[in-house]
Amino acid sequence: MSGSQNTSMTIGSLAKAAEINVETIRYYQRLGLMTEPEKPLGGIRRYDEDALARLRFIRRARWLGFSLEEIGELLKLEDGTHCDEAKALGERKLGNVRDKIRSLQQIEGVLDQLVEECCTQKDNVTCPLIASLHEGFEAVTP
Amino acid sequence: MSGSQNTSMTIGSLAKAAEINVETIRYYQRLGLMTEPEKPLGGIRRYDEDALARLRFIRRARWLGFSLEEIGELLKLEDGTHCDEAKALGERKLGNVRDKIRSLQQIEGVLDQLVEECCTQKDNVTCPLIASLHEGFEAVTP
DNA sequence: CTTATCTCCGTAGTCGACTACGGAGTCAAG
DNA sequence: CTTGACTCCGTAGTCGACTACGGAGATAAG
Repeated sequence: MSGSQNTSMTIGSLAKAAEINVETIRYYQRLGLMTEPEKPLGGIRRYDEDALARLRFIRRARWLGFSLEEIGELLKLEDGTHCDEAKALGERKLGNVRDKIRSLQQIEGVLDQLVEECCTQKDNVTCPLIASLHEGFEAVTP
Repeated sequence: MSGSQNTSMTIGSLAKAAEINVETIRYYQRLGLMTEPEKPLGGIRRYDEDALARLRFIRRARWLGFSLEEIGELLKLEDGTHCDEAKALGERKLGNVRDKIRSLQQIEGVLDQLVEECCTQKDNVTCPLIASLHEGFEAVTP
């Protein structure tokens, strides 16, 4: 919705915009995560905002520990897969994502407490990180 | 705090308990993520619950997309690093974790909506995944 | 028209994180 | 005291995810 003029980039400017190596984009194309746009008669391919959004999504998802294969599945959800199939997949992925959130929140809690208490306590040499981990850490999936 | 009898395992049973390959444990030891316990005079090393908790933590953190190097830093927080140093590190890591949580929550929201709406809408062929991504996805770090 | 800077595409190399191998030593059960 | 399963330890191989290379063609600026 917001104003964008530069629909249509070369792979180079796309790479710069997404902060991803050109070679990596080409690698993703080979894997089928990105589609190669048509090449105009021995010319140079052009990319649009969708390609950019997709790349950013991939980058973010990688950062969150999803494999390229899993990311492929996530992306299939927005490409016209058959609906019920997509729904099932989406639900699985959603569970996955929620597990990760829960795990991260546990780590967050522990870290937060750690930072709080860190310099307050003097006698307890071992910080309470692992101790806390013992308790709350059997619940979630990995 | 809870009752545990089997303090003292061999590397094999430790591996089984943590659901991690023996070789992987040895690899972590080489990297310094796990310490090798003393070997009793040409005998066999023994591991305790702490080692197990540590391994589980590593596994979980890996699953959440942290590199072994980052995990090393997280673990340093509970080994007696100097406090202010640890605190700074902890705060950085905390920010990191919170970014991940936020990212995952965005994905969660999008996936959730997707699953909801998936079979309801008929005319809109492209599911709203990427569309939503466009909007909310500039905020967080990766 | 030239020159610099891309793009294209295939192939090869790197890096992090494992995973396997193999031979010598250890231990527990029978 | 043997046998089978396991440990120890060094080295080597694999796999996923990039990253680099190099030569031929395209395009834009001067």
